[in-house]
Amino acid sequence: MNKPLILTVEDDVPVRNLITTTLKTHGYRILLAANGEAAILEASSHNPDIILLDLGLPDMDGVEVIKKIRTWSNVPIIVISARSEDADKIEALDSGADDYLTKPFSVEELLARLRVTQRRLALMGTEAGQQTSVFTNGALKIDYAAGCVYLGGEELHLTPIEYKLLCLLSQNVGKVLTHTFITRNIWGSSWDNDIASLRVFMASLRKKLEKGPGKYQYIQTHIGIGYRMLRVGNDD
Amino acid sequence: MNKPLILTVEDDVPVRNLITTTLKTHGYRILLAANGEAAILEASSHNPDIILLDLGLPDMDGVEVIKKIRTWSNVPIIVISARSEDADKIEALDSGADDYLTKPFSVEELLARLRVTQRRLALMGTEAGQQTSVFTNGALKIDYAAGCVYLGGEELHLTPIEYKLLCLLSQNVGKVLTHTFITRNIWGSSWDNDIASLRVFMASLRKKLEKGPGKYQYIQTHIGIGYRMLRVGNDD
DNA sequence: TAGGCATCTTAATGCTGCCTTAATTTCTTT
DNA sequence: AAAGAAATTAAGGCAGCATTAAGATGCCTA
Repeated sequence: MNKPLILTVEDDVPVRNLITTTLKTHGYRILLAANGEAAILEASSHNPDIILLDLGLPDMDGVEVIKKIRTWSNVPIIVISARSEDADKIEALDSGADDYLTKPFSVEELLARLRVTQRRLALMGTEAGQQTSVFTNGALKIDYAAGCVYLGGEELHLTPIEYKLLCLLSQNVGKVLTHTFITRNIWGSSWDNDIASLRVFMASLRKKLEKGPGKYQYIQTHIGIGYRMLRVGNDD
Repeated sequence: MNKPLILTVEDDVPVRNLITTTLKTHGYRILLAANGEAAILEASSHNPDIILLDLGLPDMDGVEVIKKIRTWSNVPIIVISARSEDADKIEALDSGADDYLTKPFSVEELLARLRVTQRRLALMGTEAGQQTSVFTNGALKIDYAAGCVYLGGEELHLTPIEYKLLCLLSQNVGKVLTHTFITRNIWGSSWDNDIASLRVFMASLRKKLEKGPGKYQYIQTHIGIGYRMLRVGNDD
């Protein structure tokens, strides 16, 4: 996950400043809202990762804000409130809040609770999203997550540079990639002119990937320009 | 979801009775454990939907129970504790707890927090954290709950780091794990560049796990990248 | 408190395999 | 047919790896 975006809903300026500076120094991005209406607007327009909501807002009941947001979003909502009675907590939690902190709260605890929420988001992401991140092209299969390459069921053993090269080509199927584009992506932007090495790696990659010398179905060479991976049929 | 199964870990009898009767009248099914060891055993054998954990256990630190369970499961853990200091909360939450209630707590609040957890479980789809606590791969068997490793019936004695290393690899079977990924997971993100140590531990782990030098069927090395555990056949 | 055991760390050695360069062959274009 | 571009092959150097051993640290026991 990138830097998580947190919507902070708080009208009390000192508390708000404390929260925002703390969160910023811990690598979060911040959105601000000082009342319920603004909170709903921000939440709907910017899709924050987590919402930090003070229940004591000037314009409307915080619980109403929760209910409103819950009509379209399951974003985690952590409530901060001055009221510590059970009835308040229960109402907020049952209305859709995920956690409830009572003022005065410790900044460290808030950070810990945020980490818990993030951890859970990460879990949901990997399981719900089921990011297979597998590339298939004819008999060729690349599992980016596992770092493995298969050709017709058999696993190919590629050296690091060969693997990078193949990834680069596969992620731009159909596009012609220039020599310098490839070398810069593999080596960094310093070398530039070492097309000779590139040719050697291309040869060894093709040796493992293609059927015979001269019969290239996956990687095509464009003279004077560079290379390109082709989409191939489903044959094996 | 059917009636949720809740593992209650509490050694204080009156509190335990209060909780169990309350939960039962609210439609939950209950598992009980009065100490850490029993808790781990129950958690690993019955796959509860939620765990209610009192940190003050007679036999071991509650945080250790959390860490142990987290080695194989993502089941929601709600902590109940008499200690209300920030440091305790943070330690528990960062160790893998999902929520933290301080005694004396209101039964109503506990029920509300349980409802929040259930709501979230329903969101995540069924059985989010359900993993077996025993990993098998060929002749290799790892019992995460017990912390034991077997190779063809024989128990292996692994040092803590060797064990962590093996767990990390086994939980990502088939994936290539980079050096830095491994070192960060084992030592934390501070060291980073100590690949030398990693190699030594890998050697000693292989010495215990693999047949002979050079004949590696479980752990494969990817030069310039890292290591990976392979799925092996059932033969031995 | 001191000694011993187990584990961790660091350093050193030999070795495998990857990268690079260069030279030769094949292909393409004019 | 000749020249340039690309493919291929081979060989030397070197980075990364496995393995061993010795020193450092911490923990348990007597």
